[in-house]
Amino acid sequence: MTVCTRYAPSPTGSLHIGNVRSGLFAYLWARHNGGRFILRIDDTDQERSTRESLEEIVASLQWLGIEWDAGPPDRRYFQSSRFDRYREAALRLLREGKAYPCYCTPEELEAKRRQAERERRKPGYDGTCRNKPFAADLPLPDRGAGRNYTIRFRSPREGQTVVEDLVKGHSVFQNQELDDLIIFRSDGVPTYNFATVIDDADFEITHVVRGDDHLPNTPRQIQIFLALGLAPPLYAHLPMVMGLDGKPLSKRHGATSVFAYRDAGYFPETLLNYLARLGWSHGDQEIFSKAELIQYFSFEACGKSPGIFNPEKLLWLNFHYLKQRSADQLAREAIPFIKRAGYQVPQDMAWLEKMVSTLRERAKTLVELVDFARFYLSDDIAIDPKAAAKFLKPEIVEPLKALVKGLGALRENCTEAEVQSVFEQVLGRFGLKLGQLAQPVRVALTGGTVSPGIYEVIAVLGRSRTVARLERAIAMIAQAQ
RNA sequence: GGUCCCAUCGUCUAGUGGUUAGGACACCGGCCUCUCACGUCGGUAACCCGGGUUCGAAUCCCGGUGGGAUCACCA
Repeated sequence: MTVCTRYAPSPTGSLHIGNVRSGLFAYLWARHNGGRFILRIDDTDQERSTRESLEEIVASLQWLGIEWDAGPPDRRYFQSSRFDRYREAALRLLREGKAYPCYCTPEELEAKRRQAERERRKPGYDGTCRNKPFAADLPLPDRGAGRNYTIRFRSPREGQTVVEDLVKGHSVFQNQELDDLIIFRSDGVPTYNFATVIDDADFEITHVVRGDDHLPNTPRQIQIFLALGLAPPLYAHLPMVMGLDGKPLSKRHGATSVFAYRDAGYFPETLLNYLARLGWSHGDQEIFSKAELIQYFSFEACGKSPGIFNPEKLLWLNFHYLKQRSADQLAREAIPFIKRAGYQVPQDMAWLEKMVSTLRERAKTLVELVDFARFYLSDDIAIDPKAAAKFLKPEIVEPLKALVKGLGALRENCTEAEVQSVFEQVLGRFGLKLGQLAQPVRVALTGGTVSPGIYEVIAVLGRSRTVARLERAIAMIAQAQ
């Protein structure tokens, strides 16, 4: 049987980074085995499902490069279009006595739960309706039509259910611990645990890969498979992702959606690599291409304990991919960020490439890169007063003037080597060390004391912008006199 | 509270009975240097506790402790 995995998010919010990791692992396992990967939309909860959320899920996965063999826009992979199928399966269970109607109201159930809690008993369903007789041709509930009851699965009371999990190993559940869960709500909508079983069976899912928060559901789902006369799939429950404080990752921890990271200037390779490496390893290797991930992935190499999401390591990884990028790719990727920062986008791609090349080793994200690039992208630079006080002093005026003269004689698109030789002449003439001249020039050109190498900066800026800024600095010093 | 899962540096992890317990991020220091970085070299730092099993346990077993998940007409 060919391997088939699925990722089944519900479109009720942003695509969360901890959640997408389960999808990634399911994807990797399918690809590793040359199998199929299905994207299924768990939208039985019509109230909370939104179109925006669905679009974000699709766009996030596409951006990450997690491509599906079946799924949206094909409606067959939306639970909301499969209700007939769920009804048919539930009816069958009802006819066979493997499910039964429950007339307890939500209020009654809630009261019983509270009562059980007070008496320190377990809060599960007590089986009030389990043995009440019901009509052989009882239809499914439909509150609107006056059929105000739910359908519960008749879970076996004896024996035990064993989950052989590919990552967690062997877990045994006593069947008496499993209460009779609702498979159809009184509004005629199937519940998650039921719909998911029918789908996994119909789509011939061989491996259910998901977060370990689903582990307690697994024995119940296995029992439904069995009641339907179907063989359950294999399971792989991945530990969850926590925030720095050890609590499950949530909005409280700041950025958690895939889009948030994309917009913060991270690369898809970074996220893929980081997420894979969180809870999975291949010896001492840290950097993995998607192809390597697919090649090496196995559940055996997955950790069993929850992992803490470490933004600093993510940043380091992004830096790695940023440094490694070709100048032209980086230039292209920077454009939307330049636009968003409010700068005019330079039309000269060769120039843009030169620019990003000088920034490549000091920016960790695209956002940072554009941030650093402000003195390239705008002539409206603010000179930091502290830097000016320290470096733009009267004694540097003459060397700066000499520099203006020397640089002014160069071509507009001067090279670093040409700039360097002008600097050396001036340095020699005034008996200065490079640092004594470079820092004032840096302040004049960039407004601050931190920038790429001064020759690089000048080569990118070009002759006239450089000369103009130097002259402005000279004038500033004169004015301060 | 019941049930289930988990436990190696601060963090991600390697390790499957015998290792000076390895790597990565972060941190600290040296070198490089026109600033900041990059790079490079080095350093600090871990087997949760207690019992077994064994000639020998990070590794196997049991118990404790701690963390997590779950117990909906949500998914």
